[in-house]
Amino acid sequence: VEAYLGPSDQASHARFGETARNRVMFGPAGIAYVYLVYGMYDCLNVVTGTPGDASALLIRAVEPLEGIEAMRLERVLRTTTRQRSMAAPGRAEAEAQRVAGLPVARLASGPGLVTAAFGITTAWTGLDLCDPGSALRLEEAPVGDEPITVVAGPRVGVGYAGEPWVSHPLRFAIAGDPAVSRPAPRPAVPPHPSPPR
DNA sequence: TGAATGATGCACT
DNA sequence: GTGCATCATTCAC
Repeated sequence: VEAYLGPSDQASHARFGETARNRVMFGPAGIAYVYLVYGMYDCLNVVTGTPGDASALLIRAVEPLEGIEAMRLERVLRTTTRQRSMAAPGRAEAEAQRVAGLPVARLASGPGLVTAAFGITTAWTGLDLCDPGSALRLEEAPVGDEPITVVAGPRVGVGYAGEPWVSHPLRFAIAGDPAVSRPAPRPAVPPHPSPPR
């Protein structure tokens, strides 16, 4: 995940204040904020602050544990339906073959890949991720999960924001997780005493 | 292994 | 009109 710290954070969508796109960021925590970037990729965020704070977490990667084949299907579906170049003869079949050969850890190893693997679009903005009835939701880690070591580093692709926002270690990951794209963040936080929630 | 590049739509100024 | 909170491919080394 990457943390975005509200309107003062010059890397955050909230830096221009409340707009039609980022409105849910200024609301209560636990709500999904999904936006389109580079015209092609959806990015999933979780609003984390109290109303007015406009803080959020970008989900940069997910380690697939179940539903692996469903994720492969969604990955192919996303690319073949969204990219014009896929209309060329044979391109869709080639993409299906490529995705079928991907290691599990690569199925959702990027912000655009997370939303593709789960079939998430900007239409999901506003969804309550704390509602047990939501199709997409946050859940507590199962009792007995292995403790994790959290590592931190600079956020990716925020060079336009300037310092200190470029260098501040606001990107967090599970140490050694194969689903985390390089460059791997450095250790910064001691091992978690109990499974994270 | 890493740098450069094309694909693609829309929020924002 | 400009510039993205990206990804996969291509090409150099």
